[in-house]
Amino acid sequence: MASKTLDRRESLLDVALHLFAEKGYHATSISDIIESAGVARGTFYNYFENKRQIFGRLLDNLFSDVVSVAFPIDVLSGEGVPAQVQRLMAGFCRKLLTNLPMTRVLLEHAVGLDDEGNEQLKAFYDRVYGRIRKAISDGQALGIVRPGQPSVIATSLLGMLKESLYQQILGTSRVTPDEMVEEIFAVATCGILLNPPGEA
Amino acid sequence: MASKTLDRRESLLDVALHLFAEKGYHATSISDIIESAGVARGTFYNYFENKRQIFGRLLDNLFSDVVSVAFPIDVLSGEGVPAQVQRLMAGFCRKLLTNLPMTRVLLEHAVGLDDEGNEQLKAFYDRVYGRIRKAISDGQALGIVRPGQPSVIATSLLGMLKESLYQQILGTSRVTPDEMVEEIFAVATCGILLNPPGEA
Amino acid sequence: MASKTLDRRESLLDVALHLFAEKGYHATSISDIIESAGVARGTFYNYFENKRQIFGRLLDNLFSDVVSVAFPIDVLSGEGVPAQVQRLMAGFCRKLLTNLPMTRVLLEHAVGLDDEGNEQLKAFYDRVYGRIRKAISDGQALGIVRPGQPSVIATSLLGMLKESLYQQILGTSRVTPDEMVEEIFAVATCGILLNPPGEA
Amino acid sequence: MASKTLDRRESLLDVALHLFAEKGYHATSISDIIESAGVARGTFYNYFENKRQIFGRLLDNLFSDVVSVAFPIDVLSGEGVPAQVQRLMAGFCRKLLTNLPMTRVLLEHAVGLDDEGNEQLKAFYDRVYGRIRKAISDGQALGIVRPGQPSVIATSLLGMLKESLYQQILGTSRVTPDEMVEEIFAVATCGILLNPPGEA
DNA sequence: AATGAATGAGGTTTCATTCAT
DNA sequence: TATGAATGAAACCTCATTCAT
Repeated sequence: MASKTLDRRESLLDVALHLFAEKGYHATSISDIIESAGVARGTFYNYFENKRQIFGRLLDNLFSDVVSVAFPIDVLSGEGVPAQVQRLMAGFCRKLLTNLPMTRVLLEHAVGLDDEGNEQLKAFYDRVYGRIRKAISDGQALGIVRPGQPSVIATSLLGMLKESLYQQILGTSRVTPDEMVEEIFAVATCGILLNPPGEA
Repeated sequence: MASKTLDRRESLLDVALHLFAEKGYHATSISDIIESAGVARGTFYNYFENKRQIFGRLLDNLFSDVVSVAFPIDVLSGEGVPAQVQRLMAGFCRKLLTNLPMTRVLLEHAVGLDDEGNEQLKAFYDRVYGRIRKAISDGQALGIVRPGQPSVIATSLLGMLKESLYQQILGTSRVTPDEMVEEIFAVATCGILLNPPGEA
Repeated sequence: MASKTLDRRESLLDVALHLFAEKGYHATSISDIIESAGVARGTFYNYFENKRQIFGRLLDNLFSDVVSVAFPIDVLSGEGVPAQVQRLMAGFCRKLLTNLPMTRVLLEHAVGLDDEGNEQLKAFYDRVYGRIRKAISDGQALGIVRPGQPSVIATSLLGMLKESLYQQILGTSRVTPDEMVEEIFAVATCGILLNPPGEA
Repeated sequence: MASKTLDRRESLLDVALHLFAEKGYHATSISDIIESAGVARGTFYNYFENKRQIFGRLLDNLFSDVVSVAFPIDVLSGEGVPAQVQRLMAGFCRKLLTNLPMTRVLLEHAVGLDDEGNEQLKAFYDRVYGRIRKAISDGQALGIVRPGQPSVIATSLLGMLKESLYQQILGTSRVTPDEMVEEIFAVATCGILLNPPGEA
């Protein structure tokens, strides 16, 4: 019974994910959700207070899900820090490219939805950026990463990834995840110039 | 007389820009727009067919406006290609950071609005990416830019900028445009590693 | 429960009949309907897709209702065919004159409403005329009815009835249904001339 | 100049006739009319007070136009009264079948429009029926027409014609005007029975 | 007389949410 | 818990009419 209840909630969230991803928040009606879920109208309101709430909960789930692929960089590991970072980025990309509804909700439909949604996004990015900045600071301390404002470096890195994913959603770009990550990583590590102004 | 008419349309577009930026497309009603513009309901429909259309027109204007700050890179100029690129990026950032409503509409509210909006965005990004890719290819031919898929490099570059601007909108980051561009440019040109893997 | 639901739909149709009859299709607003029915706005749209649809459904009902008074002429009956026909005509007239809203909708407000309405009317009249023509053909075969195009004869017969009803609606004429039918029947059967050109 | 003004008014009435005939009163907008007439919006209101008025004026014109084909029956003429009546009916039918927009407005769109329109129609029919009733009374006095209520006989006669015309508009019937009139006249004069009950 | 931009009342329809069963 | 009929605020859009030029 408890599990049945759980199933209902999960089922509604799952259905909502796909609908929101496909049509966006506003174009998705409660009717769409309950029809897809095979549930009565009133039942929906037994599990969620309102339409906005199920979107919020869904977003929370997606955030957790994305963050869950992260792993701590181990400086002492034989793999090498850059390789670990590349593996991390590849993990995110694989996650998001194999779960496109998730990606569409995160990159398209959660953006600018309302103040509450912006807060949620901000909180999420704060967490993510906190980790990245920490990694960069550590890298700088270890002499691996060039000096510079960690926050801007972090934004640059994440921006590369997000934009690549977004262009894939828009259908502009068609690259395999691994190709994508490899190239991005190359730009991120070495930059785009053949002969950088240099420290000579 | 002609100018009065022009003013009405412009005035509606201007008012719409600010409202859409502030509240988003869906939360902005025709009533909001006509109240802010001090215009009767019917007048709105003399200038635009419906709410969706004014948003589309507005988007077109913003696209033109953004693109208008671009200038062609002159390889023969004494300024040097990288410096010109940095100037270009700075131009975009200044444009967008001094016109935040525009930025919010472009980065928040036009994203994932509907299929038509996505097409519009795609067309815009196709143009932008075309130019950037061309610049990168040229740079590679000139031996300035490292080899690599121009499209991914282009995406990375634009992604850095867009994400930086977006984080400023979210209020996560507070950096001056020039600082921002300088750091981004550093990452873009040299990468983030102190000692890149090298070309050995 | 089922009956309650049924009641709502019926109630809306009933209220709509009277309003449409009184004011016509265009002058009757949804607000008029729901106020008269004592129902919320949304409730209307639970039962009908839009204003045009309830009118269409109403028309269907009226058609069935009118047609339901028809009965097949029995040639072998002792009553005699002409008497049966007169009884049939009297049935229609009584139906329509004791249900004036129905008559007004059929003869005033469904006429020329739009293409869809014209199709509906045409289909109705096709059915009705089919029956009348059949009766006339049969009558001709039996040697009761004079030769002549059944379709024109049918039109003449129905036209007499319709115009009489319509003039009653307009308030031009005040005759009892039975008087009316008797006179019409006389004209229909014998014509208006005292000494017809004749078969002498 | 006076003639130009006249032309404008005529032109608007003419355009309105065709539009009202095609689409009906409500589906025809002032925009439709002024576009078709090639006239500015304000100009329309220089010639007519409002939309309802132009329809009323148009209706008046149509009434006059229809009535104008009537001619007085001459009892002393060598042609014979029945022949004259048939010629009268044929005149009406030809008029209406060669001017279908007129017919559609009269039979479809003026019907049940509003109270004012009904009054106008009633007044028109009162005039028409007055003449027909007079003719019938005269015919009865002359021993040509069978006894019976002139009003019902008149209604029957006009009903036959109107319904025939209406079915032609609906597209149900395809007969030439002369065929039509001949058959109707036959029914009207002799009735539909081969052996009328007789006066025994 | 001619113009056409401006008006705003009024209509239709949608859809998130409630609540009695 | 599950149901789904009922609700009504709120949105969009139309179009006859006005009036300053």
